[in-house]
Amino acid sequence: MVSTKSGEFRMVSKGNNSHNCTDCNCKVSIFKNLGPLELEQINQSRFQVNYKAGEIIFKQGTPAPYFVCVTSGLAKIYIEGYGKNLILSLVKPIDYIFGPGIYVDNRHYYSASAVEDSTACLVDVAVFKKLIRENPDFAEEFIKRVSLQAIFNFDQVISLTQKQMHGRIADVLFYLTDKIYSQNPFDMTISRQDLADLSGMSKESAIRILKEFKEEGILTVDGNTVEILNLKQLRQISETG
Amino acid sequence: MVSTKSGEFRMVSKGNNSHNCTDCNCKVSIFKNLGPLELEQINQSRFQVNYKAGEIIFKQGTPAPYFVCVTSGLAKIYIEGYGKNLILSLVKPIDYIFGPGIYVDNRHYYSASAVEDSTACLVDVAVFKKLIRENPDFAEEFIKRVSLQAIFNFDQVISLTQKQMHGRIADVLFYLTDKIYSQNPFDMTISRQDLADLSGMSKESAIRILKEFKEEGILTVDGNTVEILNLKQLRQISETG
DNA sequence: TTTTTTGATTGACATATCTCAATTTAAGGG
DNA sequence: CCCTTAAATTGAGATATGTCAATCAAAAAA
Repeated sequence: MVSTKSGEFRMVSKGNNSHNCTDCNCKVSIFKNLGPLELEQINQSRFQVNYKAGEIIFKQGTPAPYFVCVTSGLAKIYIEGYGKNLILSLVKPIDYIFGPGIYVDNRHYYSASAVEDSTACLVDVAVFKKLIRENPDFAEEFIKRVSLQAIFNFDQVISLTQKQMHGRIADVLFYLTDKIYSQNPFDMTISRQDLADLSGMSKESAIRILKEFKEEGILTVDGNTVEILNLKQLRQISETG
Repeated sequence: MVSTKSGEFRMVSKGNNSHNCTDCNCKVSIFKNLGPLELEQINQSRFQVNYKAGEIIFKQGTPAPYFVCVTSGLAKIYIEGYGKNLILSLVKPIDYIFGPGIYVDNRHYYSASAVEDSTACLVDVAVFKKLIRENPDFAEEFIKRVSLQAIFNFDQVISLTQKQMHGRIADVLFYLTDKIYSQNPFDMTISRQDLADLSGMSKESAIRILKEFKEEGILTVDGNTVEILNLKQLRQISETG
C-alpha cells in the first residue's frame, strides 16, 4: 500500500534536544541493558520532533528509518484497512513504536498519528540494529518486548473476533483506564471514532453501547470525562463476551 | 488460562531419530546461519515425536520447554477463546512452532494439535536461546521471522475484523491453496470446523459460503477435494470484503 | 458574536451472521 | 457387513451489527 498524504512533521528548533539519553526520560526500560557508551550512540543519532494533535507520524507503506519514542502526548498506531481503520494500540510516554517491517523490508505496516499534541524522539534504525547485534542482553530484552506485544495482540484478536460489541467496548474501557490513562475518572482524549476503531465496530454502535452502559449505571460520561462506577459489572460484561 | 486435558505425545522408539540436524530436512531456513558445531548442539538436545491426527501437541497455558519443528504431516496452532477456537495458522513441514511465551514466562499462549498424522522434532528451548545470544546472525534471522509472523497476523486481523464472511472464506482458500497445500485442486485435510475457526465464523456459515461459491462456479468441492476454478473472481471477492 | 465546520448522537431500517434442530453423509469398530 | 459415532449439510428463526440520514453540540474561524 502506498501513502497518499505524506507524514508531516516539524523539527523542534532545539528545545530539550540538548538533553542526552543517559539522563533523559527517554531511557525507556527497553534500554536498561545498554551501557553509557551504547546510550551515547543512541543519543548521537537522535532528534526530537513535535506533532500537533491529528498529525501523521508515519504512514503505512512508507520507509521506516526510525525507531520512534513518544516522550509526551499520546499517539495511536493503526492499520488502514478496507474503508476503515483498526487501531492496534495507543502509545503513551515513555514508550516506543517499532514496527515489524524494520527487520523485513524497512516499510511501515501500520500508520501512526498523534492523538494529543505530542513529542517524540527519533532514533536511527541502523544504530538500533547494530546494538541488537552487539549486545545479547539488549537483543533478548527486545525479543521479550516483541513477544509481549504479540501476546497483547492475541488477547485483542480474541476480543475482536469472539466477543460481541458490549464485551469489546468493555475491554477497550479497561485498556484505557488501566493501561493508557492509568486513572479512573479519565479524560478520554481519543474520539468516538477512535473508540470504534479500537473495538472494531461502527462509531454509531460504539456510542450506543456507551449510552447503554451509562443508562445501566456502569459508568458516567460527562463530555469526554468517563468514570467507571461498576468495575465488577464491566468485568463481567467483558468475560461474558 | 490453565489447560484441562494434558497434551499427550508418544516418543518414537528410535526411527529416524538417528539422523542429525546437519543433513536433516529439519534444517529449516531459520537455521541457515548456524555452523556445524551449533547445529550439533541443536541435534544433541533434539528428539522426535509422532502424533496421530487430532492429538494435542501442547496446550495453551502449559509450560513451553521446546522449540517444535514439524517434519511431516500438518499441525494447527489455535487460541482457545470464549467457547470457540481461533486458528492462527497451519504449520506444514518443514516449519516450526515457537510461541511468544518463551521469552516471557515460558508458557504457551496458544495450543497446537496435529491435523494430519504428523511427526515433529522437539528442541530444548535453552539451547535455542543460548544460540540466539551467541550468534547475532541467527538472532537477526529469528527476529526477522517473528516480524514476518507479525505482519502475517496483521493481514489476518484485518481480514477477520473488516471483511464479511465471503471475503474471509476467500482469504482462507487462498491461504490453503497458496501457502499450505501449494497446489490447486487440493485435498482439504482440515475439517469444516477448522475452516470456520480459520475464518472466524460458525461452521454452518463456512459450509454455506462454500456452497454458494460452488453454485456460482467459483470452485468445485468433491468430498474434501477443492479446486478453485475462478481465481480472479475469488480474488475480487477477497478484495471487495 | 456570528458563521462554519467538525464531531457526537439518535432513530429507522436493512442485512449479515449465529443458533438450534433436523437430516444426511461419512467413518470406524466389531 | 451392521452398528455406532462423528462430521457435514440444510432450513428456519432470532439477533447483532452496520448503514444512512437527520439532528444536535461543540469547537474553530471569521
